[in-house]
Order: sequence, then C-alpha cells, then structure tokens
Amino acid sequence: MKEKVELLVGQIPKRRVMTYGQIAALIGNPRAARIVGGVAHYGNKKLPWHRVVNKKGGLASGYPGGRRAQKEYLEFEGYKILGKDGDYWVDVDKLIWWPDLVGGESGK
DNA sequence: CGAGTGACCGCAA
DNA sequence: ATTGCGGCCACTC
Repeated sequence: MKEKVELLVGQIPKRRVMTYGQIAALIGNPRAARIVGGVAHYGNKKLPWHRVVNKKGGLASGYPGGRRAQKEYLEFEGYKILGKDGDYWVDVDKLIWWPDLVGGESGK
C-alpha cells in the first residue's frame, strides 16, 4: 500500500500535483485518503510531499515548517500559487496530474 | 501486544 | 453554506 503511495508521489512530475483522495483511489482505497497522509508523516520523507495537496488544492496542515514553507517550495519550482494571507492553494483543476496510464501524455 | 492518532475525503443533517 | 461523523493503513506510545 504505502509503497504505491510513495511510488506515485515519487513519480509526480514538476509543475504538477496530486490529491490525497486521488492517490488513495489509485492504491485501491478511495476512502483511505488519511492513509496517504499517514504515510506522508511516517513513511518516506524523502519524497516530494510538497507536491501533494488536498482536494481544494490547499497545502498540508502539518507540513514541517507550516503551509508557508510548502508554499515556498511550490512557488520555487514554478507552481502557480494562489491563496490569501495565511491560506494558500494551487490550481488543482489544472495542475492535477495522473499517472501515465491514459496513453502516453497525461497533460502538459 | 493493544489502543490511539494522522498532512483527508465525502455524505448527511 | 456550515457542522458532524464514519472509514481506511501504517506507525507510535
């Protein structure tokens, strides 16, 4: 399970993001979004968890350093960061990314 | 070993 | 529209 999560997160290309629910669905547990969060906290911290956002595209709450730090990371990679003071989010509708199972190009 | 928590999501009231 | 509750796997105490 978590291996799939870590795998997917590790395969998330730059300028692209994935939602917890999405990953959870891909591993076979659409309702196990929390598990993804659990893996994020306990699992492999070497993975780009900053590219993982919630359904609203908002940044994680328990991220090391706070949402601010995560926002810095994302904008540093060139993400289109939106949001208000203290609350940030990305264009999940456009930056959302899916594994290469659609037939090659998943979006650019 | 047993119980509780965790960076979430979705439905129901 | 907002608040409340259930559900899953892995890890920690």
